Parts: sequence; structure tokens; C-alpha cells
Amino acid sequence: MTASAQGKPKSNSAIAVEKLRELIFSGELPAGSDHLETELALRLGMSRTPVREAALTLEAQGLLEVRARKGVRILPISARDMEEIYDVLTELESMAAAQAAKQGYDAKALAPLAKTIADMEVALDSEDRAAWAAADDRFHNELVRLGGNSRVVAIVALMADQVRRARAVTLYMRPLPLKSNADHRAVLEAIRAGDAASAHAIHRSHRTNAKQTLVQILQTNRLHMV
Amino acid sequence: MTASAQGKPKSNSAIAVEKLRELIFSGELPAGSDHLETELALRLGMSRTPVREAALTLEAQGLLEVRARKGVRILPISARDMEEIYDVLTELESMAAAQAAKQGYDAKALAPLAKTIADMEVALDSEDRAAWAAADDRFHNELVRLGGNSRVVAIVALMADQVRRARAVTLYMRPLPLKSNADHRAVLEAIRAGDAASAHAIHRSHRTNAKQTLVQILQTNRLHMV
DNA sequence: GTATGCATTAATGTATACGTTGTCAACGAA
DNA sequence: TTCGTTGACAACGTATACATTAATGCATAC
Repeated sequence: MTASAQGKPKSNSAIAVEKLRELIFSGELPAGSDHLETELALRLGMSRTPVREAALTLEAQGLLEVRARKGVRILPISARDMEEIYDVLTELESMAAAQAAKQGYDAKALAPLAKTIADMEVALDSEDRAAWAAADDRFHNELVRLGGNSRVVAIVALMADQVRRARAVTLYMRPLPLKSNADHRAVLEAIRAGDAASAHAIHRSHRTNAKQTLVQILQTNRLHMV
Repeated sequence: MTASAQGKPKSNSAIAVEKLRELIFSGELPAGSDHLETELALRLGMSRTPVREAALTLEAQGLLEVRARKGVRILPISARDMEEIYDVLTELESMAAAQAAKQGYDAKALAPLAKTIADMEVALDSEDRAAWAAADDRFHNELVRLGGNSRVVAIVALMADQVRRARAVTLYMRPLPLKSNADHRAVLEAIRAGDAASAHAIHRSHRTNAKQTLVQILQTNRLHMV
């Protein structure tokens, strides 16, 4: 089927979730800012009801906070928040890597993961940071998918959203992660070889390094409002 | 201030969340059952709006699913689900135990954790399974709190809800966990000694054992609808 | 007897009106 | 001048009416 003939009717509530996410990630709704429900409803061209429902959904996802008579507040992300998030990602992704290694995937099943690594390599060569970030997201998402734990997939997706918000600010403040792809390849190789312990250890150290790099950037730049 | 003079006004939406959680945990809304919004609204003595908002919140928490024109479905829990949940709990709680050990807590700060272990001991002596389960919940909750990662606390709380639902069925089907308190004490001791590696390893093996016990019960009894 | 299509209906999705309540500012008293 | 009080306002929380749409059942044709 082609992507053109989708034809699936989306509810306004679902549309509101998408639009609000876009507005938050694009920075049009900056972290720490307040927005009235009526104002958002007007902006999205619908009534308050679906906007309110979307706000509740996004609140559960940790992107904003609904406060009585003060509108929704887009949650800021502090350096401490990023530490917490990276620690969770480190644990759950490392577990996923280990479990993926135990599944005995063949080369075909691992092809999507290998593709993301190749894409990152191309992006690094052309110094295309945005493309690198997109491929990196796909790598981590695919990794946990291979782990086979649907709850890990869901939690990591939520945390990755927050990382993406922070990265929108930090992406151009740090050196290109030229060496990180060696880690990615090593993880892939460990999974292919069925070496769960190595997959776990390598990914853990990879994530730990990434955490230190990012937290240092956030702290030295006092970017507690991302 | 005394607890009697609380006087905090709760919104109907918040009340609906509480009531629905009670109905789900008590089994009055059995896993797998469907319930119309109108019916629930009538049952809770309020209009559809707050009930609907509560349903969205509980959906985000993984307790139920809202389906168009079919009402909300209380999600069943399969043995596979419990495996996933226990794997997540194992990783995050072990990390929390290790981080708690690094904090250098004194005896006073660890007193609440020690109290839950003492309570479990008393409950085991009197073979009071319900009291043991309640104290065990408090132990795990307090443990992650000491870890200091608020996101881990939140995720573990969500997963613990699911465990509680399953335990309502399995609590009386398994032997009393007479030896588990030795694990709890060992974890506490490792934290007190500041031995992060031991705290991590001990708690991990504790959780792994618990997982195997529970999953085996669920599988042998075909309890895929808990 | 079966299958297809249409009409009915019932439940959600959405809009809107209204009540409730916290906020903010102006005014007055100390 | 400053602090406290009061009042109006405005935004949310809730109820309710309405639109939408999918499921269901019946009738009809093959």
C-alpha cells in the first residue's frame, strides 16, 4: 500500500496530541511557558475539549503540566532531569541489548539496526548533525525493539522524547560524535554473535559516556531551561 | 496540623481516577471486561466528562484501554506481561539500590526501609499474607525512593500497580517467601555499607528469583487473565 | 438458505454553556 | 507608605446537548 492512500480518520483529540508535540519540539511552545486552554484551542482550530484531552495525555507523558487557572506549562528540563533520564535509558537499553543478543537474530533481522549505523556514518561524513540525530534515534529505538520487551520500548520512547527536546538546544554545541559509531558497531556485533554480556557492557559504557558529555554541556552552559 | 483537618478539595476527575483504580484493584471491574462511559459515570455519580478524563489518565498508566464505541476495557495481564514487568523492575530497582548505596545514608535515613523489613518479618511469623504484601510494596517503594531518581520512582510505581493486580490472584497460591527477607536485609546492609556493587547484585538475584516463582505460577495455572 | 445492503440505533467525539474558584488589582485604613 | 480586604474577572472544571459513526439487525434479492 502506498502512503498516499492512508484515509484513516483521526480524531481531533489525536490531532491535538500530534500538533502540540510538534509545537513543543519545534520550540514554538518554549519550555517553562504557560498557555491557556482557550488560546491553544483557538490556535489548533478546535474546541477546548479535545485540546484538554490532549493536554492530559501529554501530561502523563511528562511533556507538560496542567495547572488550574494557569493553563498548561511546558515542562523545563534541568541538567538533573537529563541525568535521571540518561540513567534510565542506560539501564533499560543495556538490558534490551543483552536480551536481543539472546534471541539469536539472523543478519536479516538485524538489517534495520545495521542500516541506522550506516546512516549515521554517512551523516557524520557530511557533517549533517540533524541527519545523524535522526539516525541515532532510530538506532536506539530499533535496539530496544529487538530486545522484545514492549514496556521497555514504551518507556524508552517517552524518555527519548525528552532527550530530543534537550538535543534541539545542545546538538550544535558539542563535537560531532565521531567515535560513537564504533560503539554502535560493537553492540551490533555482540548481538549478532549472541554475546549478551558484551552487548550489555558495551552499550552501558556507550550510554555512560554520552550522559557525561551531555550533562557537562548543560551544566557549563547553565541550560536548565531547555 | 492534624490529618483530620485536611479540607483539600479534590476534583471529580481526581476522584474518578481513585475510584476506578479501587474498582480495578478490587476486581469489581475484572480484567478483560468492557464498561461504557455512561455506565461508569452513573456508577460514580458524576457526568461523563470527568470519567472520560480519568479513563485517559488510567490508559496512560496502562490499566485500561479506551476503544471507540466499545467502552473502556480493563487490560488483562498475561504471564508474558509479568515477565516484561519483572524485567523492568529488576533493572531499575537494582540501579536504585546501587545508587542508594552511593548516597552515604546514615541509619536514620535508612530507618523507614529497615521498618518495612521488620514488618515483613512480623507478617511472616503470623502468616499474614496481606500484611506481608503491603510491607513488601513499601520496601520496594522506599528502596527506589532512596535511589534518588524521580523517574525511576514513577515508573516503578506504575509497574508495581500491575504486580499488585496479579498478586491479588497469586498471593495465596504460592509458599510464603520465608527466605526473601534474608535478601532484603542483605540489600539494606549493602546500602548501609556503601557497597553499590553488592547492593545491585543482591537485589538483582532477589528479583530474578521472584520473577521465576511468579511466572511459573501463572504459567502452570494458565492465569493469563488476571 | 444465504448474502448483501440499508436503516436504525447506540455510544463515542465534540462543542458549548454554566458554575466555581483562584487571582489580581484597586481601595481604604492604619 | 504599606498592608489587608474586598470585589470583579477570568480560567478551569463540569454538565449537557449535539454530531458522527460504526455496529447490528432486518428485509430483500438471488
